[in-house]
Amino acid sequence: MPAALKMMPISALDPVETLRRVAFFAVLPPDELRILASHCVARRILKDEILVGEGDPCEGLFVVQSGAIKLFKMSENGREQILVIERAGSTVGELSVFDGGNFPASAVAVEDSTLLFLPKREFLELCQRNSEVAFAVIRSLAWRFRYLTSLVEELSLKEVSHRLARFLRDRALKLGVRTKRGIEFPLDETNQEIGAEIGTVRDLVSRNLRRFVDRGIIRLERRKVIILDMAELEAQVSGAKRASAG
Amino acid sequence: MPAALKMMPISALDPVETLRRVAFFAVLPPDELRILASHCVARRILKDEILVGEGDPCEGLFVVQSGAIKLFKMSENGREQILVIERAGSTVGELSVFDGGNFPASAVAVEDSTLLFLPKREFLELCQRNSEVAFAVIRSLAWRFRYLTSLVEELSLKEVSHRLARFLRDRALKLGVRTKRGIEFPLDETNQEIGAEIGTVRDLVSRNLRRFVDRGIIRLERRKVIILDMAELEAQVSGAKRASAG
DNA sequence: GTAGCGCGATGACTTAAGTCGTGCCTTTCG
DNA sequence: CGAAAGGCACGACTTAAGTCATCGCGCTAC
Repeated sequence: MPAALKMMPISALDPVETLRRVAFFAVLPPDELRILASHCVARRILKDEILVGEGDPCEGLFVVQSGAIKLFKMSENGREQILVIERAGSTVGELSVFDGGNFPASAVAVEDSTLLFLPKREFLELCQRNSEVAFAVIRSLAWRFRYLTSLVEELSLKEVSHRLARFLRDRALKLGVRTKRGIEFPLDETNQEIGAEIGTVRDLVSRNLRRFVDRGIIRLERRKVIILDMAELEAQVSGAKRASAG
Repeated sequence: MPAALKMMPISALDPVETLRRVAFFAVLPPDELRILASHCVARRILKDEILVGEGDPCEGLFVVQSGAIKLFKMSENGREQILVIERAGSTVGELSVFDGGNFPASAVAVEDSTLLFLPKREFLELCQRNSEVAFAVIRSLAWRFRYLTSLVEELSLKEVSHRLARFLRDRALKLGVRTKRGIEFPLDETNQEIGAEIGTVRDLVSRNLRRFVDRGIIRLERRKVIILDMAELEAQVSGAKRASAG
């Protein structure tokens, strides 16, 4: 798809508004936000374009204004593991800004996106001046930390089918709408992308989705999922690695 | 071993000295440290005793004074994944103190240990008062974050043998001494524990260690490892999941 | 229209990972 | 000293995970 042609009204991309949506800038008064915005550089990035590579030095913080940026690790074989996908209101790189290290993972746009770049210096200065912001940054790091912890738990202690069940449930909770047929939600990513998120390959995603269909847990349509038996899906989520097969 | 009987001189466990060893308290002047220490409660905990359970509410920060505390997740089947092992100078629980949530993992002593408990209120107050401390806390969170990220990478993209190789290399770098036979270091944990650290079961640790021995990469003695071919071990570390078998 | 391409589906196969049972060795303790 | 426990070794087996090749659909481009 010629993504570059999908123009959006510039007026909708007010930098100050974008910054206000970030958890740790939300506390700032309007004039502080304006000053902050004046230090930002807008950047547009197309789908599949690289924002930063793993190991790149970090010069500042990226704020996602629109679109979506995936952070991931990649093996030599080309297999990838997505750590997180950041959308509007989230940021990329604050970790490296603080500890002065390089980026621990690569970042690529999964949709056409717009970003604001805030240089290291300004961000750090703000955190030093305003302890409320510093605290909010810590809280946001804590959130990610919990997420990564549960990812480790899943990868180590759960099977592919359980991880896929969790993925579907999370989607259902976030995007699902109750209809007479069940809980419906769109599923736009390819099996490949789902695999990269839950830590496996596209084949296994396909096979396990089919297994769920066969067991009457879900139904698949064009690019849509309908959850028929949420209770059973939840049961799948909490499963663990073999032993005591039930 | 009747661990409780291994007494150590109380004088060696000066709270102020303990706090000074913590990265984010090191910057404080002696009198501040003394005040901080006066708010701390000492706690002794034996090997295999539980410090906190996953999901427990967090009332404050634990500073490890001596011994070692493992943070881990456990599956229903009893299989465990260690997230990190904290030793003297490290802390447990600062994440939960900041975001007000419960403990994301369980904590158990792997050796007889002594701790200082610093109530939530005092720690948060200090961070608010002293932005230098707050920054140091963020840096320390960043360090853990990078570690967790690489753990995810390993679990998702690498095989057991590569994870074990990495484990051995890290030990060699930290504890190894050059001798005429190679790089030697003690290996006190059981295969079970090693498995929990690198994300597998004891059988596979045993099998893969043997494979390294057969290939002349390492040698095993009583509770000791001798690395014979460090280059080959390093090569193993950077391997990825199958494909292009060489 | 149709040729090409990306993606999903699927069956057959390979292999790493994990399970199980047994036997041995070392350490601990009565 | 001898028994019991805990941990290691190892061979045989099972299974989830991953690989490979093929087919077919639906979209896009020319």
